Amino acid sequence: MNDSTPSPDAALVSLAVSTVVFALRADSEGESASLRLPLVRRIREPFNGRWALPGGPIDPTEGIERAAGRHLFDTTALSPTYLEQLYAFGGIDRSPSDRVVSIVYWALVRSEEAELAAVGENVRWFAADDLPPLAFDHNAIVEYALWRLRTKVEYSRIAHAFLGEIFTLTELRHVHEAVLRRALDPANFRRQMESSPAVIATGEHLSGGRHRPPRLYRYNGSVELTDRGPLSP
Amino acid sequence: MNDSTPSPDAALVSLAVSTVVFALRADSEGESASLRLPLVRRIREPFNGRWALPGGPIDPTEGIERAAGRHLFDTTALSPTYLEQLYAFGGIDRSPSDRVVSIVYWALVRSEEAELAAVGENVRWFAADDLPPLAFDHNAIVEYALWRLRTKVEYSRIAHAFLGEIFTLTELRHVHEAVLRRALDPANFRRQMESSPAVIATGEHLSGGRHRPPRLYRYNGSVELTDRGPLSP
DNA sequence: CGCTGTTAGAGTCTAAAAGACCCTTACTAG
DNA sequence: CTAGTAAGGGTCTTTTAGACTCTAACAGCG
Repeated sequence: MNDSTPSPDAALVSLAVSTVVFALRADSEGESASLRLPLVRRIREPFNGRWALPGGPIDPTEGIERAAGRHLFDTTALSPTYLEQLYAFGGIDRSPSDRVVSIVYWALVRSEEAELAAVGENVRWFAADDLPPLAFDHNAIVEYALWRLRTKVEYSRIAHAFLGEIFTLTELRHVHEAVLRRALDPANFRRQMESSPAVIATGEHLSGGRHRPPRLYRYNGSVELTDRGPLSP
Repeated sequence: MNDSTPSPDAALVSLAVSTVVFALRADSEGESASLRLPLVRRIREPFNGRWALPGGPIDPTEGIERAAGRHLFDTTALSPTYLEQLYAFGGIDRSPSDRVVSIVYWALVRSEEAELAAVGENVRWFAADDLPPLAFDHNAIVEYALWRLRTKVEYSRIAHAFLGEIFTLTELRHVHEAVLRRALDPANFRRQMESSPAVIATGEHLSGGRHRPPRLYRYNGSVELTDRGPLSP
């Protein structure tokens, strides 16, 4: 009747985690970057051979967020800079065979990090808005994760998770533009960022460029990232 | 390595649902309404005797949202007008005995509905911001649900879930005021609501009051409720 | 009947924010 | 030195939130 009432049927519902990982990667030859995500090819039924989100079962000795990170690292060698719970999917007909409840996370990785990701026969990157038919309900899950990313980038400071510690405002703007798929006015973007306490000018400049050297910024670690869930530090 | 990979350990992690239910109830004698929620007294270890959120295990034949609604109805006889997933809690030390992952929902019920709720020795209503120490991590869960409600009432149309089909703008404003715990300017509130497509004047007036008869409004069912999760209609 | 108290609801003014657009600055490449 | 280009400062307009004011429409009461 309440939490922690183990029932004999519990074993009939299996519990898994999956992660939607976004990275910003330059289109081949094209200038602008676009959102890409790594998928894993399934090597067993159901959906044998189809691409799916990285994930797997939860170990009884680890928290679910750790489980998501572990499966992600095991299959793709990625360790994201941002990881947040997305949703728990528990429809009865998600899987044609057994009953699976999936707790899905979404994550952001830096571009350099994404380069290092294991890629092979069974792991590949896909453009986030042009996916093949995936296993289970994973297409819908990616859609929802995309919606969350696009909504959240407008009011939260998550965009910096795509970048390194230090960045220019133009780089940050390019991240926003790639996520939102529209151009932003450089002057207004600058004004907004500088009025926010989340972004701090380091005082340094980036030298070596072809043009006027831009200021370098870093994120203010003491600014709370709203809505990281109830368990945030 | 992926979804639906049943492992022998799966049975060691049990899966449950719980629900944070909010209703708006008038304080005894006091004028203003306040947020209240029903809790259930635990009748077994761990936390025997403590109050906890209504919930229970997931039946393999039902979806998780249905499971939440079913447990809620079984213990409190409530059927909410609004039900949305809140978060999945899966820390390893949530329960001192076994390992439980809880998928928690939050719900809103109308005041009349709340009156009908089963109340007894083991089911009681508590003021949402003045709770006793609850079982498990349920205090933190309620805190998070309160935060979500207060955040969401500002940009979504969920407030009407506390009211009936037809309501006056003053009633709707009282709901917002109770949730946000601050007074709102009647004129500005009216302007905001009338500029939004979510609220529609019926043309009718509420007669029989002591003063100028207020207009009656209803919610526009065709307006999407944003962020009801990926599985919304 | 008209006065009064009270709530409904319209209107005004200001401050803050978002967006469109322009202009100056500072570098590199030739 | 000049041209090209991105950085970054500024202005103007539109939109929006909020504080505040004023009129409308009832019931109850003398």
